[in-house]
Amino acid sequence: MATIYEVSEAAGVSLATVSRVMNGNTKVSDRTRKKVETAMAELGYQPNAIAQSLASNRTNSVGLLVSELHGSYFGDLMSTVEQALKQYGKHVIITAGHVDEKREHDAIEFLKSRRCDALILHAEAVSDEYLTTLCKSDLPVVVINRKVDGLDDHCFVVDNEKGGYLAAQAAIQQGHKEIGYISGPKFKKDASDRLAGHRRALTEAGIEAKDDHIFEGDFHESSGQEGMHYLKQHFPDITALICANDEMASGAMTAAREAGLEIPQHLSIVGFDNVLFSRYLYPKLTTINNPIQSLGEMAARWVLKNVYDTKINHAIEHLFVPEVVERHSLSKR
Amino acid sequence: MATIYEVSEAAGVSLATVSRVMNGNTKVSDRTRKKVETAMAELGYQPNAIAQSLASNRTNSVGLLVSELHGSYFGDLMSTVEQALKQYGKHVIITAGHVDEKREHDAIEFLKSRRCDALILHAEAVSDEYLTTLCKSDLPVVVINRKVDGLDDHCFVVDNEKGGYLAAQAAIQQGHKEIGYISGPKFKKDASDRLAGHRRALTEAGIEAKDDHIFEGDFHESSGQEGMHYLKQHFPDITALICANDEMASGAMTAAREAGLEIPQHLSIVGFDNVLFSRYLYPKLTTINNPIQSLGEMAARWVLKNVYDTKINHAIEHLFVPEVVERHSLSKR
DNA sequence: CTGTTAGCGCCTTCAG
DNA sequence: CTGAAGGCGCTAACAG
Repeated sequence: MATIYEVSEAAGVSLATVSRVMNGNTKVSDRTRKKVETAMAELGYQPNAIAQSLASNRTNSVGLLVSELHGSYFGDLMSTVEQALKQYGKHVIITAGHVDEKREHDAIEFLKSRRCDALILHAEAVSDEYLTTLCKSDLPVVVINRKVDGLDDHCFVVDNEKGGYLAAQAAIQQGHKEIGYISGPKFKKDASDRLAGHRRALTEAGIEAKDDHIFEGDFHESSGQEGMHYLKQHFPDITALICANDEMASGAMTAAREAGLEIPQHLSIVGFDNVLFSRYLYPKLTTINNPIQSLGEMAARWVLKNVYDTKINHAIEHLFVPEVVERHSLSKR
Repeated sequence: MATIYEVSEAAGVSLATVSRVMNGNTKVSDRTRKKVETAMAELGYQPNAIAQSLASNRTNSVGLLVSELHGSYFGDLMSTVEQALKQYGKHVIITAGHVDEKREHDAIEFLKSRRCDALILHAEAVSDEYLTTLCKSDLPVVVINRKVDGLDDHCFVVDNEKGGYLAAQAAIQQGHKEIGYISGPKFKKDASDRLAGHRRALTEAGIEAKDDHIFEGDFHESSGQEGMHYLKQHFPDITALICANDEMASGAMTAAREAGLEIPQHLSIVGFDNVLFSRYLYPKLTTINNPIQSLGEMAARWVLKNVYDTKINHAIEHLFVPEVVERHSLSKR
């Protein structure tokens, strides 16, 4: 690995000059620039990013914390953030927190230790206080899909309550009155918000929101199956089932079919998130669009603008409103 | 951000001693260790990984190149590799090459510039020569899902030819004789290997492998639909359709259903990869397991063993054999 | 426009 | 067991 020093020798200039042609901030005469460039090419020189970072206190990389590295939801998020930043020569360092307080904490500390220029966090397990402290430090931090009081400027969220409302409203508009609901873990903010919206829609429509029509799942496919079994057994009158995410909706569809129910003829199903595979399902899943990509893009823009002083002429929005994606799993009662 | 120097002052010891308690290589008396540790705690000291890397010439991070950051295939790969390495305190730096020669090349250069201790590459677009040169350099490199002549020790591959063979064989065993095939882009090695296996199975079974029963797709869902349309229109006698990956199988299923064909009653379909969503499809997709997770885990182990001298008592395998995953989209003719 | 000179924060011999 | 000192490869004033 050639170093900057060897390049300077080969080019017959000082080490600082080489640095200058690399960074292009300062003016360098064309002749010396040429000399340096050919020297670099001959040696196959490649700057050592580590050393650059140490000296400049700038790593040109932003840390991204997600819950998992797999799954379409996070895949879309990572992909969007990476694309947005790469355009400006910035890189992403991705870590997974696995929705575990310690692991999320460790992951964030790791990103800090790597001296990322900024952090984009999809943190689910870590406390509000921790996030608040973090945001107050010198390190620029933004939070995705979680609203922390007092940190509004750093949070990018979707209106989950509204999403829950829209899903229920869609079912109600199709004439459904007996509506089941499979929620996510209630301690999760997004899960409880979606459920709150669901309840509000029912109430506004004059439908009693029965607690026992609500099954608490865990956002995984299997709990969708469990929820379906439970609800069908106890409340066979249910004509529409709303699931707090697409994975559970998929599980519910499978369970329903196994129980001999046709979708949507016998039972309508609505999901949430609109992940990629929701249109692979049969019938194609009617769901609520969760604009995670927009969140990711916004977060990336925020960083570009506030950390890297990139001129971006898009406004930065913090609240995103979900929409109904009409497909084939919801029909008239 | 406290530095090691401040810690040494607070603890009343030398800077070298602090370094020693951090790394734990050398013996340090219990008393001084305690002093240092409390000093570190009080200052909230966090080592600067960048500086550590520069000084030690070791980053404790391995670079991972994938084609995309989204999609279940790469999600599974990233996830597995990360888990395997994290167990030993190593980190992953992920980059995406987007199946584009320049972008893959840039991504690899980026990983090199970040001074990763090793590289795990799922490189599709870059040339064999480039990979060979890379492997010959000091930087440890392994290649996933691609066999490069002369680099066998660095390659972790699945026997795609065998997989293609198995898929065809499965259909043949169910009595199918008119078999359509939607391949991946033929310039891709894995795609052509799968097709070669397909042909061999047909030949061995005494079935003529008709070229016009083969539609060249691009591994995306939409080309599965196109392929289905094409084959159905020109060869309505086909009773089984084999697709070179699950995405295209999904597209084919949709198209088949829109054309009024029931699966598997009217048409059997077999996929390849066994990605997560293949069991979400309806009917659940019969497919060929592509042990990408095993590849990832093996690659990670190779790195742990050869780069980090971790004692791992599993043998390291380089060739993985796919298997048929029987589900519900293939039935007797 | 270019060279000189301090560091960036840490690891690692080498003495003691 | 501990301290002193040099250096990892590069950037960023400061002179010239």
